[in-house]
Amino acid sequence: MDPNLIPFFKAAVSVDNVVFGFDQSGLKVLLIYRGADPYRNCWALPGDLISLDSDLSSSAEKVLQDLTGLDKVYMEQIHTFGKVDRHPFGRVFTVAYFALIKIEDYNIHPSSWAEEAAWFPISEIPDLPFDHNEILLFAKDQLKTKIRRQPIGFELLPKYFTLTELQKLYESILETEFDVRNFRKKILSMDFITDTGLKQSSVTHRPAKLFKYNAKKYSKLSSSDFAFDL
Amino acid sequence: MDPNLIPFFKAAVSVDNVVFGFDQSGLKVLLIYRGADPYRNCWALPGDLISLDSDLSSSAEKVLQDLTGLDKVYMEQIHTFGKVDRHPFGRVFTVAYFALIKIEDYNIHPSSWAEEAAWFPISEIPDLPFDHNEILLFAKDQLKTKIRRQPIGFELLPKYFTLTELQKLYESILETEFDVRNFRKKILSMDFITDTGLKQSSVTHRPAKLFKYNAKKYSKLSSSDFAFDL
DNA sequence: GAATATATTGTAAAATATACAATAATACCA
DNA sequence: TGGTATTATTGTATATTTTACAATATATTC
Repeated sequence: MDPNLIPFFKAAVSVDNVVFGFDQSGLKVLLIYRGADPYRNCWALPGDLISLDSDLSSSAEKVLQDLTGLDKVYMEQIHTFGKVDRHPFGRVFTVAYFALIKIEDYNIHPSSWAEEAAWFPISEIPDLPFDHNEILLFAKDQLKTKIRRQPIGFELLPKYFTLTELQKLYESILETEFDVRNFRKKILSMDFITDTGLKQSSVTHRPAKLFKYNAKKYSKLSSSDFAFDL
Repeated sequence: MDPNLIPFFKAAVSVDNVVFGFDQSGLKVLLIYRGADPYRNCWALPGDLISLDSDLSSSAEKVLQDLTGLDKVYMEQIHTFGKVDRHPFGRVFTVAYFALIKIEDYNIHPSSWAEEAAWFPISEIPDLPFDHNEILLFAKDQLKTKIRRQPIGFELLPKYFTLTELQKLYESILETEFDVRNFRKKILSMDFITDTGLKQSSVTHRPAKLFKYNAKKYSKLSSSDFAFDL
């Protein structure tokens, strides 16, 4: 099909990914050190212009894969940002995604023009180029809203996890604290997790039971008929 | 700034609006009859390609204004759709918005290449061109999710409304029914609406009290610290 | 085996949600 | 004018959920 059938203004389109990770020290965001203009030598969200031969969602995965080596991660579209002057080189619309990954399961391999990649604690994010700070704020808010309604937090935890880890995860994202007993009662009363019978090892105190997430049951639900409601 | 500094693929970008309205017969969506290719002579969502001289959100307002005459309506971005072949004339990314309007307050004036504009009951939407049916589905789901958490339903009602109207609105959007007494208790226990002291007139039965929405209190809240929770 | 460190568990009270039906206010009509 | 039709308004008892709160258990280390 002749692309010139659209006699109209055209713009570049990019994808920016807000990749969240979690470990004992709390919630983290993955940034890359830019080795390309504009904003060369700055930490920024892993994002790039996209080509026109794949669907938007595939492009998002490809951008993340190219810059960080991350593959097959949980991704969700957040919002599209399109201020006229958000990119110094011209009109670029950017579609923001958030991604949730299990830090332990992946090795980050910065490549393409990403010179480095590093996890930054959510509370220590530097000034970022473009409108990336705004995008990050949006992503945090979205994650906060979403995690209260849908069981997506498990994407941030290892396959087997303790209830304490799960609680800390919710507490860092929601920026609040829960009572240990009430949290456990509530989580267990939903059907989301199962006791594996296994226990933590190599800890210097009473080992905790290991749980896993029951993924299967919760596919195919429309977002509006969910009520995780933590 | 020289736009050629971006040596990259470019695409057209459009906006598609899912405009919701509500009256005694239920929830409705505004469609226009296309007087331009592609899909000339079809009912479709009011959407159009955008130019590069305004911010994305302004473009969304402008598209709606140009096609329907609607101005200053509540709009919110939903999602961006970017399948390779979603537009027969080439690569077009479309950013979908939903809009909520008070049907009575506006006259729709189809213009530009929109030959007609009409309200379609949500349950009687025809087959739409492009990926508009998918967009509409997305919008319905988003509205459903959102209205349970944030007091946006009032954008669909006249300035003064009865509790029965409010209940019908929630029932149509959420596709459920509420007990009259419990619904009223719950709504009134939140601080969202005030009894104006006025009553319905010209009805052939006991006139209902008229309420209005307390808009001011609920600005500036981040979406994550809301709990409307109907 | 004592000290240290974290994991695990139950119960009572308060708040919220649910189920359910009788009475009130207006217009219309005989 | 009184009866009928139609929708609006309101309360209470019960079930469920949420909250507040602390003692005991299980492992390691010294």
